[in-house]
Amino acid sequence: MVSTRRRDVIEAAGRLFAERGYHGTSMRDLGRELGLLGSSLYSHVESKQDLLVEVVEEGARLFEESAAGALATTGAAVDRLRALIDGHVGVILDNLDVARTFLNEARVLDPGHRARVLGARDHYEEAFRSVIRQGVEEGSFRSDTDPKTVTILLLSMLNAIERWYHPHGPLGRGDLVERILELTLRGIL
Amino acid sequence: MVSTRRRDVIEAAGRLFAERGYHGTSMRDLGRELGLLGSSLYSHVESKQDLLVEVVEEGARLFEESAAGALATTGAAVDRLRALIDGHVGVILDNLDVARTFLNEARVLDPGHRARVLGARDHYEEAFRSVIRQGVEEGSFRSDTDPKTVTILLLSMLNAIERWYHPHGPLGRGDLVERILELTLRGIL
DNA sequence: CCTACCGATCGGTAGG
DNA sequence: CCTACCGATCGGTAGG
Repeated sequence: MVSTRRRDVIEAAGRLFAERGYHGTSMRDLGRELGLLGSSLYSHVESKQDLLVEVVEEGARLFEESAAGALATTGAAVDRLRALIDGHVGVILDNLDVARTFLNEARVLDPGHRARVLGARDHYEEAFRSVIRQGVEEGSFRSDTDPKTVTILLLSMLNAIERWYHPHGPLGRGDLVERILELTLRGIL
Repeated sequence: MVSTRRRDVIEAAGRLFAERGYHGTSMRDLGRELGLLGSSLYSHVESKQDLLVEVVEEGARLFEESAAGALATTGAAVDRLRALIDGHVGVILDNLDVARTFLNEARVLDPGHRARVLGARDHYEEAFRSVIRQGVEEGSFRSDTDPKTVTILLLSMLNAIERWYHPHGPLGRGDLVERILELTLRGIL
């Protein structure tokens, strides 16, 4: 059983790590966020690093689950690619702080945890590569498409959403998915 | 006249800020990098913030000059867009530390400098939007192209290069420009 | 969860 | 550019 209070601490940590970065957040900052002293946090967590591990691993899990769900669908590559994109956008928009910490602060992890996260990230990217390969084999995607490069470029667009998207802006969530899919599929020519 | 030593300090600061972030770099770390004590740095710079300002403003200047050069060309929108993309890739690959610090650490700037950098960034993006608008007006780009969204997505791909590109990897610099241009123009369908 | 700390490190300064 | 510092803040602990 994980206490509610511990969950609260991890959630607030994700918020501050996302906003100011790991090194820009002190345990006293985090305590203030929760209405207690920095030293009191050690009743709930072992260390500051421990908090980062919890947040980043949650991010890794969310993305992994999203990819697994999308890959479980059968159908044309375009539809499976849409499912992957839709899932990725969903994870970011529904878990903004966790996603931002996962994307920007994983490098601060100790070597062991960092290696694990990099492995998970590579496994996640493989989901995109495999669906793009499927499209090429089906003949629905251009035959000179390089799955590796396209995956990196597509994920570049998806991951950057964290940096500019405003939930109350002109672009709805569904629009966003369609714009990215359309640019990737048809281009602007 | 700016002393060579001051240039050295700023350059080393860019390297460490890019690698570990502003808050992850101490003045003593920076001194060690240059073979002197942290306190000795204050003969060359006023403060740690001052160093960040220098690096980020240099980044802003490099991008701005690149855009100005690309906009100075006349011709079809496709060619001008290629010039913009080529310039952006060039700035990142030739000034990796400065570009990374500009892209990731500008948020740490004091409000005044941060506002200036955000303004410069918006002006830079306007170069992309205007060329895309030109393409739509020419009829060479799809009429339902939204310059604003396409610019953000394109710059997402370009800015992320800093995160994954290896100069000695399989993808040459020219290849990289062509892949991004091709995906943006034609898509993979 | 607070009180009362700890040693280490932070950005920065005075004086040479 | 170093010596010798400064006060402030850091992550973390013992004991209640």
